[in-house]
Amino acid sequence: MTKSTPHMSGASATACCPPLVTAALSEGDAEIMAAMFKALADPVRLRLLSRVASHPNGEACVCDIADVGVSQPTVSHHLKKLREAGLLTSERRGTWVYYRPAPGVLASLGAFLADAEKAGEEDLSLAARNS
Amino acid sequence: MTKSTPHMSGASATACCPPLVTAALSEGDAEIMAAMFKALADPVRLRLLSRVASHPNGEACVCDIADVGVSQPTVSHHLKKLREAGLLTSERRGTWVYYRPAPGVLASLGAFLADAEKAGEEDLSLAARNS
DNA sequence: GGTGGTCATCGAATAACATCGATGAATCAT
DNA sequence: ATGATTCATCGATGTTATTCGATGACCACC
Repeated sequence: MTKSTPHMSGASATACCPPLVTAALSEGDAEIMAAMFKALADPVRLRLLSRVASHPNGEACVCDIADVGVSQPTVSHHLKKLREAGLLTSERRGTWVYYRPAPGVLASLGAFLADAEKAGEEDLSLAARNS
Repeated sequence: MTKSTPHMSGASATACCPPLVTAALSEGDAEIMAAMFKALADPVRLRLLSRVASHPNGEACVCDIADVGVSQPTVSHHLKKLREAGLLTSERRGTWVYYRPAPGVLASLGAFLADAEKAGEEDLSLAARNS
């Protein structure tokens, strides 16, 4: 509460704020997606994910991808983050632990970004009537 | 040096580590992309971006989207982050400042995630020879 | 010029994160 | 069993991020 954005409360805005938001993200969805993007928001994690995804057989053990310039506990920490975010799955086979991309998750995130881009282009084409 | 991953140095690994990484992310590219994902890694920023992208005419002034449950300085701070990451552009017109998605950036990020997903699927189809 | 409204910047407090060395758990070879 | 190897967990530390209130800059209008 506590009037966080009082300028939207009444009818003060003259030409600015029509209530025409088509499909904005809900607060709950935003937190879920932010958690996934947060897992991608680190160079080390991005390189680990890239190495797993581009590895033969679609999987890689930790020792295949651990050469990213940080210590081994740090690699394990980052892989755990990616696993907890639902982006990677892990499976132990004997001595080694194999990681692979979680099916569908990366594609969904990519589609969300592409849709956001597409929404802007649609609106631009509509704005052509203003030329 | 500093032997961060000594198990990759010589020929100690027996059946684990073939040098067959096809297309992994370089360190520099990883940092650039991580900076963009970091801008997306916040629920407030995600909702702000969503509202801008889904707004008519492909643009929105701050007062259109500022109702996300945080204070006005916080909204301004997050919009600055999105602008600095190259995801949004801003333009002042009279009293109001209008934000719109930077063309191409969201589509590129989405394509990157989709490609990562596709790489894993390709490798799975190759793994079919193992059945 | 003065006033009200929109947005950005500043400074500070709190929380979260990345990284490391040391250590533990699980597996395989000798 | 003993030792070596792979990976995860723990505890600590330094850095970074989020958020707010207060304030400043800019514009429009009377």
